[in-house]
Amino acid sequence: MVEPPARTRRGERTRAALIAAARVVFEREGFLEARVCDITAEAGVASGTFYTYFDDKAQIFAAIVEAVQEDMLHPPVRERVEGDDVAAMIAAANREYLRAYAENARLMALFEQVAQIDPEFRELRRRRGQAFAERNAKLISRLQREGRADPGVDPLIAAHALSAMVGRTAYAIHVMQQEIDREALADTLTRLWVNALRLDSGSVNPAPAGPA
Amino acid sequence: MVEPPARTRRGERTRAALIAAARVVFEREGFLEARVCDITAEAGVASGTFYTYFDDKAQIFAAIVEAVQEDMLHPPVRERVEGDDVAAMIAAANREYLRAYAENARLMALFEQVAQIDPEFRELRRRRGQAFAERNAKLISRLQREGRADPGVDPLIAAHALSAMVGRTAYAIHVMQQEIDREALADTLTRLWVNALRLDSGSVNPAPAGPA
Amino acid sequence: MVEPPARTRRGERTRAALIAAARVVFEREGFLEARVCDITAEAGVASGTFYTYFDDKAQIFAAIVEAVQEDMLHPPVRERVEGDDVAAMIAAANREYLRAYAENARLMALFEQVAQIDPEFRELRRRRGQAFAERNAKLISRLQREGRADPGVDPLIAAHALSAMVGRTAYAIHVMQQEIDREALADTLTRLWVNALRLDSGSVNPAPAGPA
Amino acid sequence: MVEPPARTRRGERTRAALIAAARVVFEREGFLEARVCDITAEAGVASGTFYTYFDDKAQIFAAIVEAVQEDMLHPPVRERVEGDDVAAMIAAANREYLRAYAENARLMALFEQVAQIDPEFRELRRRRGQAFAERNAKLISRLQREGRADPGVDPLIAAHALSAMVGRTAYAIHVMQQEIDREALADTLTRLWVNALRLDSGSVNPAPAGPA
DNA sequence: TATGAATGAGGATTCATTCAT
DNA sequence: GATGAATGAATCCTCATTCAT
Repeated sequence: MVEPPARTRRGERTRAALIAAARVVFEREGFLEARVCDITAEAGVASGTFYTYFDDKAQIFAAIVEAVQEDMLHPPVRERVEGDDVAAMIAAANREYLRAYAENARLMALFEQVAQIDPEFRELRRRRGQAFAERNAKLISRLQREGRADPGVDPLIAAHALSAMVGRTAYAIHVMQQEIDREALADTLTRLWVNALRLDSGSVNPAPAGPA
Repeated sequence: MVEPPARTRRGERTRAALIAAARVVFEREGFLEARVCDITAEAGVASGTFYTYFDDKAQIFAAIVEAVQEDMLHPPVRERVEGDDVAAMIAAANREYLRAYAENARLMALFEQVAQIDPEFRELRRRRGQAFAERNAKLISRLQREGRADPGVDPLIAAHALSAMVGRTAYAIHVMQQEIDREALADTLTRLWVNALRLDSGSVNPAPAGPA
Repeated sequence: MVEPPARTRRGERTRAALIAAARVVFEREGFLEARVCDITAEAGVASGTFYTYFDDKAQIFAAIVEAVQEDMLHPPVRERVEGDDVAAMIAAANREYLRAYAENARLMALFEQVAQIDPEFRELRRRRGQAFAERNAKLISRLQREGRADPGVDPLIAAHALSAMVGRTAYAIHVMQQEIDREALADTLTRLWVNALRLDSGSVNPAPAGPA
Repeated sequence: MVEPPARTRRGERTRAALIAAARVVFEREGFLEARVCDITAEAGVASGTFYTYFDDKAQIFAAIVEAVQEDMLHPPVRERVEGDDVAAMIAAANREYLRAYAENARLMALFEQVAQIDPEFRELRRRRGQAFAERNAKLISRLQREGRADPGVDPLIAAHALSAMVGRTAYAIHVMQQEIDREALADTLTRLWVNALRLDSGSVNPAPAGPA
């Protein structure tokens, strides 16, 4: 039973309060430890009120995911890369991703956790990863056809692998708090990526080219 | 409290039966769903017997991890790489890793899950990753000093990132069942790795070989 | 954690029903034998309801103690002793005490039992006894200064000892069912008390009465 | 099933070890908390061995009681009171009792506890108290007939009450650790006792009698 | 006799969810 | 819509006791 979109203004407010409270509680307690009554307590409503809007913990979690996705999929454009400088594009994408990750680290950890716990969320995430990889695989394919990327790598696998590299490293740094210089992170990830595909790296770290 | 080593042969048998049963149950039900009584039922012993050997679910899981680690850390030597051919070494390591992963896919998924659920296991895994990365970082440093690897990457970050790439891709393939040609997997991962460090073919960073 | 005062009338009723049921069950089964589910069954509520109001058996027992204390500390005034006739005062106090004891014999036995089982209740009882003895010790001291009580007894020890005498004898009679004529009990206890302090009849320590 | 008296020398040793261990464990943990396996562990035998000698915790406790009673009922004679000086007799008895109590305080607390828990022990103790009181009642009766004790007290009640006074005060002092000067204790208890019966107190605390 | 592994009954407790007010 | 008391299913875990070795 999906909740009917709240009809009244009061209902809308209550629903929003529950979502906000749920995010607080989930980030504080983790998905498993969080109890419905923690959420209602945090929201300042009676426990029964929860069920006016959601069927269970998973459903309110989905609502949070949806809200955040809205944010993370349409980030305010912060960098614009001109032309066809792939390396710069990758660098920009990585910087943007790592910034967003850092800002939402607790939530990202939560996504990881829930994906491990709830098969529905696992599938959701798998599909997102797949879609993303397919887009990137197309890019890689084109670059290979244009002779600008190593033709020896399988585009889809490479797309998955490089996404995994960035995503998992971000996870390790922020969530598992591996001690790593965060300054160097974006640069090195980008360089690894560019190298991995044998893109012309000239523009990322301009070689000490030309004569002095 | 760690379980005292069983003193009799019978006890040893029962303990082993419990561990085997636990593995079956965990793989079938997942860590969260598994109940202690599922394990004892599977092992064919009374429920109380469990507590003769383990304090709780987490502890028997740790025993499983330990047993598997024994297996995965001392794999039968399958490939031997001669000399200082780093690319071949990496290729061999990747092949070996992916093979082991494939053989223990369900268990590896379980490890991921439990690491998400139990902070102690999370920490355990973090430390293992850290140790592994540090070893690889040393290798990368050496190669950089020898002019055989891209000096532009941070060794420790690269080590983490490349491990993450391989580990997470293996996870995606086997556990999340991304549809990817498993044949091409090892080759592409190795190539990405080698490229990422600019190790290959002597052309990028020509070994300080022959005369100038 | 102390239970929050029930907020609704219904809650108040349920809580009271649980306390009443607990008293019945405790008196019937004893503290150790009583199970939480006996109490809820007696109260006619679901087992989980217990935990809405109490953390455990000990806490509901404390609530009973409190309720009874309310009763025993503010007894309806039955006897009023005029002036400074200490012997009459003691007699009245003893009669009142023994009457209350008889009326709550089962519960008093329960208090003894729980004090033996739960350190918190033991301490509670110890403190009550100490406070009571200190009050009586002051009285005895005064009487000694006035030459109306044997100066050879230590006031505090005597206060403890005489309380113990009355309290323990009441216990023996009612709880352990020693076969003793209950009529004579109050008289003899009072006489022992008065004698013990040499208060009586003015003959032992003649009040500083008439002219020398 | 009562244990057959152990037949072999080894058996006798094991049984004694169990009793000694039980006393240690009971004093350390209390009767309720003590587990059979604690006792066997303390005795250094296997848990099953317990049942070769005892049916359960209560039975080994009974064995301890028996052993101690042996000690406390036939104390080495430390004071001998000549003639018919009742007050001196009482003083000696009290001193002896308090000394024994102090020496076995933990065990006495245990007896109290178990009497509250196990009806059989409660009855046992009741009977002992009754027998003791009856003996004392006879003494009091005789003294009354001889005009040496207050005829206004009921002999049996007084016997119970005065025993209760001494016993319970000892309990309070040693077990509940009321803060009381232990030096004054025996003197005051004896004086209260003597006073209570209006015995001639001359010999206990010699009155500053006759002219100098 | 001694061992110690195995047994399994038994009760506490949590918390998602319902529903009368 | 909101409330919050009531529900009760579902597992965990202990430990006295047995019995094969």
